[in-house]
Amino acid sequence: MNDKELAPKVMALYGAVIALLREGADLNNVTVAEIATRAGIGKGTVYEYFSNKEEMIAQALFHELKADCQQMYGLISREKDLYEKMNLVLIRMEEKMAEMNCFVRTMQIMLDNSVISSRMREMAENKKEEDILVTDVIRKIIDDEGGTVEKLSKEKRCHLLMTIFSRLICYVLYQFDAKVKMELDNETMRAMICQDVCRDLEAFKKEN
Amino acid sequence: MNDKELAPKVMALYGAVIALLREGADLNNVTVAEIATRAGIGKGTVYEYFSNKEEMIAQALFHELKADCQQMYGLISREKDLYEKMNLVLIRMEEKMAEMNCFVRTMQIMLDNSVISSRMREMAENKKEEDILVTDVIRKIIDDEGGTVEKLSKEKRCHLLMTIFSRLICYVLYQFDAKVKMELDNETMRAMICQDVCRDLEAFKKEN
Amino acid sequence: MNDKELAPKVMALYGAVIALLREGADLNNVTVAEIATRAGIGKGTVYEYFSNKEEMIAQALFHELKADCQQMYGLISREKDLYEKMNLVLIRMEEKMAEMNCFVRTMQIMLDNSVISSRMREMAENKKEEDILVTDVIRKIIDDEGGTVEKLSKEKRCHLLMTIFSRLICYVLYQFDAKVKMELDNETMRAMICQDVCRDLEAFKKEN
Amino acid sequence: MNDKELAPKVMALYGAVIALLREGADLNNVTVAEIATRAGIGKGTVYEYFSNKEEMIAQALFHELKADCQQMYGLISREKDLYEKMNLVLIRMEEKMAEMNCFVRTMQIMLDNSVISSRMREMAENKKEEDILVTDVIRKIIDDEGGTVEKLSKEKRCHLLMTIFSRLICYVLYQFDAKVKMELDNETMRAMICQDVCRDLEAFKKEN
DNA sequence: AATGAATGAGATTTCATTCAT
DNA sequence: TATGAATGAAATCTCATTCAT
Repeated sequence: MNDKELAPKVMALYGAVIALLREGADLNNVTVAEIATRAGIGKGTVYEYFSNKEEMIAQALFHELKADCQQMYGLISREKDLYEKMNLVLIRMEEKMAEMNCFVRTMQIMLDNSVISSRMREMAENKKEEDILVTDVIRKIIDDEGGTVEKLSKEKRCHLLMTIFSRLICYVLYQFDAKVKMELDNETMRAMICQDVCRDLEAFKKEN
Repeated sequence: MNDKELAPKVMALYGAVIALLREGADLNNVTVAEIATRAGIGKGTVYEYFSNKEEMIAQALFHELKADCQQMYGLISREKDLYEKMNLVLIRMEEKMAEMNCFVRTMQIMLDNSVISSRMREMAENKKEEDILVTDVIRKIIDDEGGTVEKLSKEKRCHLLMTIFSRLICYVLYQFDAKVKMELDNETMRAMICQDVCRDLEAFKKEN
Repeated sequence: MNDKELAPKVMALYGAVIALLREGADLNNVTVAEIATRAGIGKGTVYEYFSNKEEMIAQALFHELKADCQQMYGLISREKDLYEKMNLVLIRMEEKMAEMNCFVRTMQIMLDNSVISSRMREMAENKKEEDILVTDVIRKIIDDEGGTVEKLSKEKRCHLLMTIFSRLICYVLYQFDAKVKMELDNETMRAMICQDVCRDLEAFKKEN
Repeated sequence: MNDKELAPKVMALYGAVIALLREGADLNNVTVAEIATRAGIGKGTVYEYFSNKEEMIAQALFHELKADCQQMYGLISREKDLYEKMNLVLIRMEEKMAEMNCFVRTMQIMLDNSVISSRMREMAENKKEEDILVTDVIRKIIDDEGGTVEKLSKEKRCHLLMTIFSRLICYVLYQFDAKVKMELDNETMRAMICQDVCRDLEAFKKEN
């Protein structure tokens, strides 16, 4: 979309950061030289576009996160019911995680205390209305259910959002836990979580 | 317990790491000099006890995580029912988080890709039987319920464990989300989550 | 020659190392900071051109050794007979030693067991055909004699080479021995050694 | 002899230094801890007997050098003629070198510019009359020849001493030169050098 | 006399950032 | 605009030496 507005060098830098992330690099210890070389540009050029290293990495991650979420947001509408919508999200998360992708790593990074994460949180708080992040995706899933959900109190809607978010995190944890993965395969786990979310929603509707 | 076995300088170092963590320092970028000074010992002394900086930090965090979990483990037994047990855990987590404590930050750090986190995960996998970590606490809560829960299949028990774990994470996320906190106070949120867990458990029992 | 191919910073570093050597510095204990400052460049710049301190010093010494030997190699041809050739070599060695130069110090360093010396020996073994080192100079002196020398067996030629080499070392030892120097002046000692070498060569020819 | 006067801890330290030397350690970079551990004593104890590390190493080397030379000095008298005397020296040197011994390594170290070597040279200059070093061994060999040699001028005697010394060094160089060793075996090389020395002496006698 | 825990000065090396080209 | 050579601040880590026991 607005990627066209991005200078080609900036695009190259974002690409390099994401590539390194996927390869499992520790972004807190990656060097500007490494990123610039990977992007095929000079080290000095980085400073034509960003004020410092952390700003560049944070922006690269934020950009990718937005793109990931936006894409998922678009795909959700096509699925017919809640179960399928959740299933789609989980499958995509799984794919992303398989390639060590940003959706997950970004969440991890947002939680730590580095300069990068501080900057990311700041950007998330000041994001533009049209930028789509993780909670927007969940919110859409909920809203798509329509009906009684819309009548929920603000509090309840908040709780519902976080509950579903925690189901997603549960799936992330599952992906990272080698021991558990031996006992439950991806599909089974996904089915369990989708059912959980359906039950969550039903419970909220009933409560009302 | 076995803290008495720790050399005083090691204790001082652990204390310094935890103190810095609580103050919100970025452990990936804290210096040995900073930690040593804080511990009131010489820089060189660090290397009398640890092979390198990362090893020291990882051990400090692991030590604290074990202590936190052990304490919670002990307190759980006193509570009369599932709701109260969960409530206790949430309240303690809240306290810990208020002081930016290890229970939470440690979890965050364990998720990233730094040398520290690699080492921590390694230690978690090789932990002694008697060392108590987060999942041991949850497991205790489940086991305390007794009755039908014990009859659950291995798969189900796995799912149940992860479900409750994700409820905890939900509470963590809530604590970090300024916007949501304005709409739901701690107590309300805690009550919601405890009820959620009770419902989770009931659902699992019924399914059987 | 190929000095023009050397980056100016590398030249400056080589110069600094040699200067320090001439001043009698202990190269095993000289610091990077000292060398860099002397070369008039930043400490960090050293690592743009060399992987570590030892590599830099070893290369500086090797470069100087080659240059010294090459120069001597060229001058030898102009001298009319064996005596004069040897005399030239001794005089130059003396000059070099007077300024604590590389020719001598390098030999010393090559004999010890430091990282620098290991690296130097490695370079000497893998030297290019056109690079001229100490034995090449001696070999030239021998070859210039022509005649019967060429008919010597491989063994004999080997022995001859080492014999002359040991005469050179004898002169080095003399230079370092304050007591002996009081009794024999440079010129006398040089004359003695030149005659020794002439006699050595005659003996070898006769033996044949 | 006067080894009995040495404190047992000092003996242990000397032994440790020599052992490390034989194993090919770079004495300029060996640590006090390494030496003390090897000697089976505490690090601090070193400073009860020596003012600093370099002093300890220099004294250890000097002590060993004296012992080696003394022993050789004693053995020389038993050999019947010049050739055999020289042969004995060469054989012993070879043995010592085979075990990477001090006689050789010490000479190397004496030539470099470290604190250790400075101290060693100092000790050599101020040695007691009865201490026997390398040149004393050579001097004995010369003196044993008796006759005309004693009539040589001081200058000539000096030159003769250094000539023979350089023959020894020639043998050292030979031992270190893998390429040459493939063409000449130890025995052949030794025979050559002994003959050389005999011829040297004859030449000096004749000159007179 | 003997020790080894503790130290801090100082070494090597890295790397974000600048700036002349 | 783009560059990468140059830099020096700052980091980790080593180790000779001290000193309380």
